[in-house]
Amino acid sequence: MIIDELRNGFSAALVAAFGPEIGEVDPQVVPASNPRFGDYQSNVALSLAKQLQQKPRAIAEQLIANVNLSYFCKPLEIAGAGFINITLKPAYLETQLSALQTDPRLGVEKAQHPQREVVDFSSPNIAKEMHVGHLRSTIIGDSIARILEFRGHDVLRLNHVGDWGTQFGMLIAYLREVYPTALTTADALDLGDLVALYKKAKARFDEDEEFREIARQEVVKLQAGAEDSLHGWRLLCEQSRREFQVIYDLLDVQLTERGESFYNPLLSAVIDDLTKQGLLEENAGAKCVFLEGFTNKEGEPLPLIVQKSDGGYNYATTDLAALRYRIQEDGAQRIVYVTDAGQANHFAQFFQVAKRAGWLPENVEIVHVPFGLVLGEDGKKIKTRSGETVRLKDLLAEAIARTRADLETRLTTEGREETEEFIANVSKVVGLSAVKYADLSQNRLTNYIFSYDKMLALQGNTAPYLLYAYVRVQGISRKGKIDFTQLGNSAQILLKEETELVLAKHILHLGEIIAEVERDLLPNRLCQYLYELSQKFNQFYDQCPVLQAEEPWRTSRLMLSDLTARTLKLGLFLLGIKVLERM
RNA sequence: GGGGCUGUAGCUCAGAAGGAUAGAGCAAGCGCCUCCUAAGCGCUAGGCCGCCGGUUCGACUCCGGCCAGUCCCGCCA
Repeated sequence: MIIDELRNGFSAALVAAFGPEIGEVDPQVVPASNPRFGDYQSNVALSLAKQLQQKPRAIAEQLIANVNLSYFCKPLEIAGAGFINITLKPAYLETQLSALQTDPRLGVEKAQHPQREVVDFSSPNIAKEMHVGHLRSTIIGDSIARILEFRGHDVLRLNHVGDWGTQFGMLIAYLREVYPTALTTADALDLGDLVALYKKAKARFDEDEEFREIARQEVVKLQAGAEDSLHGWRLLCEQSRREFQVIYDLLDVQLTERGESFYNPLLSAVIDDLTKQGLLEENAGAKCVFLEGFTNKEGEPLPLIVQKSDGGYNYATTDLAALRYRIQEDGAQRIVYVTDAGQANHFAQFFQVAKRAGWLPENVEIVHVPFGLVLGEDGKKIKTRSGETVRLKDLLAEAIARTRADLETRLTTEGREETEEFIANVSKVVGLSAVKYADLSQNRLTNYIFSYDKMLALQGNTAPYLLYAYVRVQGISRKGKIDFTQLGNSAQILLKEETELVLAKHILHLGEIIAEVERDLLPNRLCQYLYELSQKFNQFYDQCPVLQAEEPWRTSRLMLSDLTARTLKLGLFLLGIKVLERM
C-alpha cells in the first residue's frame, strides 16, 4: 500500500537524521486532513520536539533532507507548526491505476498472517420467526465475514441458533397437551401458529406451577435423549430451518448451523473443569463462579451461574462449552460475536470466566462486536401498527414493494417500457440493498432509526445512489458499445482534470480502508468510502465527457470509469450487496 | 446502587489508536439538461462537538467528575 511505502520512507529518514533509537517511533503518516495539504501528511516532527530539544520545523527540515521518496512524491512541504505535507506525482498515480487494470483484487492485499476466524452471527431461535432483532446481526455479521474472507482468512460462519433449553421443554409439553400431532407429523402446523402456541405455552409456564414442573421434566427427557421428545424436537427444528433458509437465500447469506444443542454433550465437562480449577462455588443450590469487578446492589460479587439449582445448564454454560470447542476443535484464533449491545455484560462475564479457567491461549482473541437497537421513526423500539414485533420476512417484502412502487412511478413519468422480469429484479435488488446499506452505513454502536423513505431515497448516502453510479458506467459502455476488458494493454491512464485526479486518488485508497475495517470491524467505514467514490465519480462524469472525448483521453476516461465501477462492485460485494446493469 | 453504550448543524448521521479553519446527506433558498439515464452536478445558509476540570506544544478524540437518554444486572438468551 502507498501509505506503507511512505511510512517506510519516513522511518528510514528518521534513522538517517536522528539515529536508530528515533527510528523506532511511529512516523505518523496519515491521509491528509484536508485536500489542500496534499495527499498524506506526517506529524512526527511535532511530537519529537521535546525529545530532540529542537523546534518542530527544524526537525521537519532535517527529515525532509533525508527522505528519499522523490520517485513518487512531489517535493515535500513543511507547513504550519511543523506538518510535512506529501503530494503524490500524477505519473505515479497513473502507473498505479494502470496496474489495477489487471488486478481482480484492486490493490487489496491479502493478510500477511491468515488466521482461522469464527464469526458467530444471526442466531435466531427455533420455533420462532426471524424478526427485526435478527436483522442487524445477520447483515453486519455477513459483511464482516465477507471482508475477513476476502483478506484471505479461513472463516467459519456459525449460526448459533437457539434450539435447546427451557423454552423447548415448555413448547413440547404444551404441544403434547393441545396438539400432539405437531410432535409426530412434519409441518402439522405452520410456523405462525407454532409461534402463537409458543406464546401461550410461555404464558402458561409463567402462571401454572404444575405446568412448569411438567415442562422441566420435558427438558430433562430431551437432554437425556428420550426418542419421542427428540423426534418432536427434530420436526420443529427442521421446519424452522427451512423458514430461516428462505430469508438467508433472499439476503444471500451463507451460514453453518451449529445450534446450542450441539454443545449439550460437552456441558458437564465445563462444570467438571471449573470444579477442578477451584473456581466453582455453590450458592442457593446453584453452581456458580463469582466474578471480579461485577457487583450487585449490595456491593457483593455477582455470580455467573453455570448450573441451575434444578441441575439444568443455561446459556452461560453453553457459551463456555462453545468457546472451548471452537478453540480446541475448530482451531479458532479469533472468535467474533455479533450480537446486540445489551449482551455486553454477559460477554464480559463469560469471557472473564474463560480467562480465569485458563481456556484462552495467548494467541486466541475473543471479541464481542456489539450493535445498537433498530428503532422506529418515532425513536422507539420498532413495532407494527398493532404493536407486534416486525417479522423480518414482512420487513424485506415491504422494502421490495416500496421500491417497486417508486420504480413504476418513474417508468410512467419517463415514458419507459420495461419487462416484468426487469421490474421484479430491480425492485428486489434495490429494496434489499437499501435495507442492508442503511444498516451497514451507520456506525453499529449507535441505535438506528429505520426509515424506508430514507433508505430508498435516490440521493444521499443510500444504496440507490451508489447503485446508480455503477449503472452510469454501464450506461457508457452500452452507449459506446465498449467492452471494458478489451481496452488494450498499451492503453494509458492520463490524469489531467481535477476531477480525474481526485477520483483516481480515491480509487487507490481501497486497500487502506479494507485494512481499517478488518481491524475495527466497522463496515460503515467501507460504506463511507463507497459513497465518496460515487460522489467523486459523479463529479467526474459531470465535468469530463467520456465517449465524446478525443483520444487518448477517451480511452483513459473509459479505464477510469471501469475502475470506478469495479471498485464499487467489489466494495458492495463485501457488504453483501449486488449491482445492477440498468435500473 | 453498579455496569455498558450514546450525547456533534432544525432532522438523520460521519469523524475518535490526539494534529492545521469540525464534515456529509435530508429539509430550506438559488443556479445548471441541443451533450454518456438530471435517480445527477454546483452555490448559499446553518455548530459553546452535553457541562466542568485535568493531561499535552496541540483535545470533538485521552483521563476524572457531573448532567441527560437508553440497555443490562443470580438460576431466559
